[in-house]
Amino acid sequence: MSTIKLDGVDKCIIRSLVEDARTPLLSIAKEVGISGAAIHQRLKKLEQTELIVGSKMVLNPKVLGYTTTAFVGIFLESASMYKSAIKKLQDIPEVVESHYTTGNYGIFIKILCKNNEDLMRLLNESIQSIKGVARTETFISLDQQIDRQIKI
Amino acid sequence: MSTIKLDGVDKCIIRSLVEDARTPLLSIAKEVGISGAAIHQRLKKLEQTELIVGSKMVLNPKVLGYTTTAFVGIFLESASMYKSAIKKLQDIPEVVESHYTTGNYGIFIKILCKNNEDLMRLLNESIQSIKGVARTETFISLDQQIDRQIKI
DNA sequence: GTTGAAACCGCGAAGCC
DNA sequence: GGCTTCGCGGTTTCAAC
Repeated sequence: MSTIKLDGVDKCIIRSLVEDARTPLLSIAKEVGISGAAIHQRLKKLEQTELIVGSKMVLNPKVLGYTTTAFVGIFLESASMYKSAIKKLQDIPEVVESHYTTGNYGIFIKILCKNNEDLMRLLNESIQSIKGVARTETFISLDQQIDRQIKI
Repeated sequence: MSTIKLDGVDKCIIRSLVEDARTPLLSIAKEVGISGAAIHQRLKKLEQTELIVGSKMVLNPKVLGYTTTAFVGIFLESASMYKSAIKKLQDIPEVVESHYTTGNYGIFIKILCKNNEDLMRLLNESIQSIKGVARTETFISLDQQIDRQIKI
C-alpha cells in the first residue's frame, strides 16, 4: 500500500465528503473555485488510489436501543486459537471491532449492546463460551467524547 | 432518545445506504419494488428519528501512511482532571476515539499513527505531557479483523 | 484545467387507496 | 398513513476542447 500526495484542492474535496458523503460536487467546486467536472475527475483519481474506501451512512445505535459500548480484553488458552475465535466473534453482531494486540490480551474487541443485562448475557453466553476463551476483562464506556477519522 | 420500529423496507433502505451512502434511491426503489418517491419519503422520516446521523466518506488511513493503530489506557492523577485532559486530547489529531470507562483507566483512547516511532513521540511528548496524566498503558493493534456498524 | 449537453437523480406537489 | 405519478431543478458524467 503506497502513500500519496494530496494538494489543497484534493484535501478540500476529501474534507467535504468525509463530513458529508452526499455533498454535491458542484458546491465543492464553488468553494474551491474550479469546475464541477474537475472535481469529478479528481474524485475518480482519488478513488483509484484506494485512499477512499467508500462512503457509509452513519447510524446512531442509541436509537436502536444500543446504549452500552464496552471494550473486552479476551484471554485465550493459547495464541493458536486466534483464528477460530475470530470466526466465532464474526457471528456475534454486537462485536463491531476486533484487534490482535500487544500486551496480555489474545483478542481485544469493541462491542455494542442494549444494556448491562445484555452485556452480561453476551459475555457469559456468547463470548466466554467460545472454544479457547479463558477469561475476559471488560471496560464499559460511560462517556465518549471523541469520535472521528484521521485528519487530512 | 426513544427507540424505533423498522419494517423490511426501512431495513433495506438503511442496509443499502450503510454499505454505500451514495446508492441512488431509485436503485433501492427497484430492489424493494416501490417508487423512488416512497423511498425518499421514508428516508426523510428516518432522518427525523435521529437514527441516521449523517453520511461519511471512509478513508483508508494506511494510504496516508497511518499504519499503526493503538489503544491507550490513561491513568489520571485524579478523576477531576478528566475534562481538561479530554480538551487537550481533542487537539491531538491522532486521537480518534476517547472513552470514560469503568476499570482502572481514567481515560481510554484509540489512536492512529504513522509508525512505532510516531507512536512513541505521541505518547511521550503529546499525551504524557498533558497535565493530570500519571502514566499510560499501550496496546498496539497488529491485526484488525472486524470493523462494522451495528446490524439492523 | 474548461465548457456544454445529455442522462440521471432528488425532491416536492397533488392525488389515490 | 403510505403509496403512486408527474415534473422541475439540480447533479453527475461524458466527450471534446
